[in-house]
Amino acid sequence: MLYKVVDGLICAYYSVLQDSVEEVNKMASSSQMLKGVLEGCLLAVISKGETYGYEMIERLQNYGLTMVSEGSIYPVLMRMQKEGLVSTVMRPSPNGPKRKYYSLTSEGRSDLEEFKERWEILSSGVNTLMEKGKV
Amino acid sequence: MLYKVVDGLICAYYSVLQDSVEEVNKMASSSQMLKGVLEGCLLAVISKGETYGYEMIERLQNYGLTMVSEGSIYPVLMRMQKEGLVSTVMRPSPNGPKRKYYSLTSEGRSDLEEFKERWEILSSGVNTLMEKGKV
DNA sequence: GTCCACTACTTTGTATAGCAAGATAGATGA
DNA sequence: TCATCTATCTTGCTATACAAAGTAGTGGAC
Repeated sequence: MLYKVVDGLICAYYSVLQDSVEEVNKMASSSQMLKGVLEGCLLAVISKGETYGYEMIERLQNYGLTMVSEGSIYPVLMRMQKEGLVSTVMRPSPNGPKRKYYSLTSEGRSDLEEFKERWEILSSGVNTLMEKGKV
Repeated sequence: MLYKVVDGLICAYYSVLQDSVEEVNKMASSSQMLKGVLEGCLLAVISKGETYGYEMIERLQNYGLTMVSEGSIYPVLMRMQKEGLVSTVMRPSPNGPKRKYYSLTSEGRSDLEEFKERWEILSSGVNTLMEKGKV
């Protein structure tokens, strides 16, 4: 019961201290890590050089992430664009319709760094969990 | 357009060949990996010895997975129980209400093994993606 | 010259995962 | 008896991942 109250106080604290909203988001996204791996991967791929969606799928599949498909990444890319993590340019393709090239904004780059840290924590945690259980 | 047809054929193929349903599920769960890390972690924790929910949270936090909370794991545990991955026993606690102890069924053990394989693929993929990007 | 196939992006609809918040309840000590 | 700790379950929301289908430009085959 007490910790509920403490939670409440913390919430109130955060909602008053506007500056801390970032902190809250960071915590939220940290627990969201279990889901949001795809976003981090896309940031990483784009960080290696301007690309477009259709190519990213191939790239990811080359990295062994074969489960990724168009229906997954395009919505994520649009969300990232809306959040200002990437900037886009349309350019004609030599063989097909126009391509939408993505590159990271500075905000996108710092987001990628944060993601790397969180990924490091998560993956090393899960790895030790799995290894020790080899029996 | 053609690949739509091919998709259709593959779907039909699978729906006819009942034995292949497992394959479909495996593929589905493989793409679900991005989400379902928590389930794998719980399976791993339980595999190390019978425990109860409240304790699992502490265990996971010891592994650095600090983002896990009660509201997250109890629904997952119940789902796993419903799917027959774990069996449960209620036993009194020395200091508090009864505890619900979980242990893996054989199905749960094989699910854990599958999860380990998929985790290996995912994490090594993401790791190389992140490492090469260190610039 | 009109199909077909390939490249490429977008939209829609759905299932469900993760989680905060709170309800419930046994045990214990002040 | 009241507060606190342990412990589980439930409710309700948000957003993720995804399949499926829609749109559209290009080029080759016939």
